[in-house]
Amino acid sequence: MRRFRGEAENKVDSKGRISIPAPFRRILEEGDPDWSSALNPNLVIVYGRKNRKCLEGYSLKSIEIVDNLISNLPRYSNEREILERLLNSQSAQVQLDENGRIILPLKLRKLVDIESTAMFVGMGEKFQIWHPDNYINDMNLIEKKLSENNLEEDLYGLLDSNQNSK
Amino acid sequence: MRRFRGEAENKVDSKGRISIPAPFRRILEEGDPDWSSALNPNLVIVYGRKNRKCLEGYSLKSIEIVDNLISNLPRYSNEREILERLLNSQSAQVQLDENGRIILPLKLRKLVDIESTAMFVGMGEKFQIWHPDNYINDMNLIEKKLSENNLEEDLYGLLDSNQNSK
DNA sequence: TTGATTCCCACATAATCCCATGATATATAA
DNA sequence: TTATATATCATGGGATTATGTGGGAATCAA
Repeated sequence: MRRFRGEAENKVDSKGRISIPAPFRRILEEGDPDWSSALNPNLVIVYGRKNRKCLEGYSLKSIEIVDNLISNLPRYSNEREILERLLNSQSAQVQLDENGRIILPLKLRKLVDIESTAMFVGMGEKFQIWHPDNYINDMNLIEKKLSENNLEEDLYGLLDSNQNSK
Repeated sequence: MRRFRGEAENKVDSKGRISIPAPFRRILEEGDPDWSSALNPNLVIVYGRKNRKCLEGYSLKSIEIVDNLISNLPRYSNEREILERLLNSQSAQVQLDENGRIILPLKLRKLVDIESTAMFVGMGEKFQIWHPDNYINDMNLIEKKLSENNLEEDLYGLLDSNQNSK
């Protein structure tokens, strides 16, 4: 399955509408079982993750994988009930409009401090939506962690060694 | 799998278009699972590596090896989210046009100082795209290191021991 | 009625398609 | 061999389409 890649900063207009970056739309279309070229694709927005200053967008196929992981936990177990609560109550399925936009309700924007612009960030099987400043801070944090522990070389090294092994 | 080999300096036109060297195209075609002679191959450009003044191009097969590595890590684990961020947010999937060209967006050109020409450099399982001057400097740097410490023999010697290990 | 939401259209710019050219090969025929 | 076709490649330009964005009319809810 194609992956969400890249960054894009788009505007939130006065009605709370925002364009999904065109490359992301292609992936959402591919990941929506009911999609056809006449229709607009659906996605699921998850907003409930604690200590996360961002929203997360999933194609229907990717969120189904997560749903199935939960379904595999023992029915009525504590973990399962909590995960079901978090993932299902703190999320929404939405459909793109004719122009490739969605509406970010005020409630969600407040939750992650988004005002006039938002940053879309590809994360592979999902994507994130950030207030641009918060995103930059998060990136700096990651890079700081990496350089402190000299981890970046290890990570890219991992990448190289794996390539060599096939 | 065939490897990216050799150097080629091509022009960037006013629309940001640039020809992928023909030998590289053959490898991208081979490395794109969906490619057929009627279609144009895809590739992934990675632009986020710190301390690198170049872009890197991967075939879909090569980048998929890395992606799968990440997908096998525990979902929502710290390591996975950091890796997903580093590799996916700083990359883009693009498709060659009918003439074997891609578009290098202004953002990427700025990032590596590319203006009217760019140097393609084969690196085996990937290739790099440089501003010609920066490439020459990087090559000189390598050669200087080699001659100072008489490293070349050691490096080629490394190859023998590596073959033994896998 | 008054907000909010949804649908529809407008538009500038950027990206893409399509066709053309000259250069360099590679193959074919005399 | 020489001359002539054929193919591929790097590059350029014009026309067309897609994308991100804004705004108005219609619909709905309280």
